[in-house]
Amino acid sequence: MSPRIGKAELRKRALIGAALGEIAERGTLEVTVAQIARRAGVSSALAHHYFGGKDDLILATMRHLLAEFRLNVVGAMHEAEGPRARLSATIRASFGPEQFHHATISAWLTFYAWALSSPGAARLLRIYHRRLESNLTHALKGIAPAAEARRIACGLGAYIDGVYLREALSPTPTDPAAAIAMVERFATLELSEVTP
Amino acid sequence: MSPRIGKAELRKRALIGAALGEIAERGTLEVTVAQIARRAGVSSALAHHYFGGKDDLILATMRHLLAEFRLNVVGAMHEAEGPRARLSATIRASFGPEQFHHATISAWLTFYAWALSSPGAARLLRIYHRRLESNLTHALKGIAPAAEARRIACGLGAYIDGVYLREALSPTPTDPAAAIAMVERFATLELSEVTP
DNA sequence: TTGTTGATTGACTAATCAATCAATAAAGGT
DNA sequence: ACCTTTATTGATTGATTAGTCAATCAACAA
Repeated sequence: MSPRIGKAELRKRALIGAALGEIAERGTLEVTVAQIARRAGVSSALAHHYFGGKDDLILATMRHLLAEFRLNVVGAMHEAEGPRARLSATIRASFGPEQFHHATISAWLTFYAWALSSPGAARLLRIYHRRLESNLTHALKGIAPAAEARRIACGLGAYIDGVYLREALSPTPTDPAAAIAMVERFATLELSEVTP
Repeated sequence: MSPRIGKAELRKRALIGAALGEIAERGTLEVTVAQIARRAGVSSALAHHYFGGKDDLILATMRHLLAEFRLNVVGAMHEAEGPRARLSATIRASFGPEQFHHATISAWLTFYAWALSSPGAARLLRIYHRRLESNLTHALKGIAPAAEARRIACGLGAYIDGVYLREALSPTPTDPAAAIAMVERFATLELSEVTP
């Protein structure tokens, strides 16, 4: 039984994982290719061989996080019946254990900041924002008028980001359930006004 | 009439302003001391002379932003009568024109990210967080039970940060009034439940 | 076996940049 | 005028680091 995935794919995954680890651990994108490569157990030249440059490696790391998040969402969506449940599923997915732990949150924050100076990073984050907001809006349209749905989705998106931001800088880790409860409460309050 | 402020203070202010400008314009803390010094019209050696090192200069820039924000808050607080007005004043101050424009918001985001790796920056942000939350909680305690006040203040703080974060990455600038309306609505919704 | 392709590396390069320092200029007091 | 202190700079250094390249090494097909 030979490995189903090629050696190249294996190495790329290891490098992406190592990049994520270094970035989260050091809390900055100012990590050297050599550090990442060492953590992945290869030479820095190999990282360049597979990814071209440091920026490409970091972009690939962002894409990986994004894909993971997407998986989380579709998984949660699958078992959701009705618009309100789909709304809750989207919120719950945003705080899934895969995303909402310190290392990942730190990485997200560094990526957000990077987006200010990297068009590629900005593009990826815009895609993520659009997707999240689209999910929220779609679910909300089943409960509230379209205009209200869009407004509430915008607020929820900002709130989710805000909770992440606070968590990134908080010395004591927050329980994901508490974060979910905060956002759920906001959604319920907003909806109680538009669906009497 | 000789200048009331010494030459040293003048130069420091120029350097801090230049640092803020460079950081906001480039969207990153990876600006060179030489770039900052050139923008301030002095040599890079002088920046070191006055601030010691690059990190100290950037920390001073953060402190400057923080102090400006504080001024904004006390100013808005001064003309506020009663707890609900104080709550609104705090929110309004958070989105004052001095704070809520693109350059400043970009700088904030880079500082937030820096706090992940710089204890000094983390300390400053914690002070800012505590101050904001304390202001919010204090005002809210005049309207809601203490426990609820703390919970709502926590949510408001996160929401304000989230709105900032969205604005930092948004290609189109948001109207401060719209941001204030979003947060005000959040506060009103929360309060409508605890004060029947 | 042998040749081809891809994997992998150590060594090197070129660029960047924070920080230092010795030297000069300006200011201000006596 | 003289001396002390402070302001200011150009030149330099030492460290770091992304990216390159030619040289091995491993896999594997013919």
